[in-house]
Amino acid sequence: MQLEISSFDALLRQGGKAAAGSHGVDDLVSVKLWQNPCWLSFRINFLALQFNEPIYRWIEKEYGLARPEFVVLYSLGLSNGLTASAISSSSGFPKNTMSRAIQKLIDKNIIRREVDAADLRSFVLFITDEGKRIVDQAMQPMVEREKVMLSGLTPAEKLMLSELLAKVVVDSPNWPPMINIEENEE
Amino acid sequence: MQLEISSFDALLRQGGKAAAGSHGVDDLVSVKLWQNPCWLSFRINFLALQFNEPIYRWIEKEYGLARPEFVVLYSLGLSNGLTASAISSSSGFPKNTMSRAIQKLIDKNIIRREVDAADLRSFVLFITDEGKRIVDQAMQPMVEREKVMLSGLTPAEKLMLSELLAKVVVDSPNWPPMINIEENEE
DNA sequence: ATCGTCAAGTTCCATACGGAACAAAATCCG
DNA sequence: CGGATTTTGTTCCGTATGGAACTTGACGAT
Repeated sequence: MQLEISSFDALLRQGGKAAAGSHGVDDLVSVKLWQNPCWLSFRINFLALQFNEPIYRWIEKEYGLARPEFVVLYSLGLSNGLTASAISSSSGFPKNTMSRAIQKLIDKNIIRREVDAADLRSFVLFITDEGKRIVDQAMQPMVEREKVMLSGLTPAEKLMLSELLAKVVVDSPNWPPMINIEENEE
Repeated sequence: MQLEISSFDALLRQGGKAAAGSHGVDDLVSVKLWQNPCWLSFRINFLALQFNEPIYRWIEKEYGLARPEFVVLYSLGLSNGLTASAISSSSGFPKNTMSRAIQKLIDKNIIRREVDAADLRSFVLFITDEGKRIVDQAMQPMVEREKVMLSGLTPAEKLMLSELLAKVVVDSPNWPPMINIEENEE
């Protein structure tokens, strides 16, 4: 049987339904999983929430750092010596939010900054020992949380998921910037 | 060659790196993609952002609906006759935010509500014709955006991604509720 | 019944957020 | 070089946000 476009779309969003009986998952979640034209965005957003909510709640409680602050810290943990705008653009937070977060982190002696000799407008940010200690500690529950979230997949499936997500991310610079659908814009 | 646990983790986050030369993707994004112990959360959050930001910006401009309002509307579009708390729990927005969103939608005649005869505390929400019209219209760019985001994958890969994400979501009720790592909580 | 507990929604309030305007420095270009 | 334009980071300010307290109704146990 040849699949038409529309039935392939239907197949897409039904992906894996057979394998997974609606085990305990909320009713509305079920609907949003299986009867949703936007299957990708729901699944992505749902999973992002399942990770972010507990993790950032815990970080706030444990270290008194709000999400934007921790994003800065985490970014510097991965790549020390970044600039504010680099962090802003890679994380999606607006730059004023980042600016405030950076100020707070400096006050708390978690990061420090130096003027960039090459560009007097911008500052280069460095993580302090205290900051390094915090990221290292916080990494544990984060990695653990991911492990839990993936525990339903086989190793091969995890690898496949990782590859597919990476492929989509890598392709993102090629996406058109969402032009207006409605062409009758006055 | 036998893989140890730690090298499998490394393999996981490197997933698909060989296939994808760092084509145009931002420097820091590259680092967060390939040198990140939390590969899952970054990729998920990044993709969620790539969908949400342009879509909700457009919806706000086009219909004057903020994100929580549209979440309510969209949920009712998928399954009419929901209750506020059902929407709240499936979307992750706190119930007071949903409450306000619902009020605004009622004022705008986009949804309407009836008291639930079975439970006098709760209201059952219904989408109006106007509301239906809006969701139907807004669906187009949303689906289109997903299509764009997936355009780098083959049909087989799309299907695989759909299945894997669904499988993880379906497994979510089994996850432990993120107990405190630090056991020395006084 | 009646008390205690729980669940649905609303309201209050301090705060974080993000758009817009801004200052300062870099860059572009004729 | 010197004026226009872009980029970096900060500040201002109205508004949305979400925690907590609250109201009302359901439910469970004795």
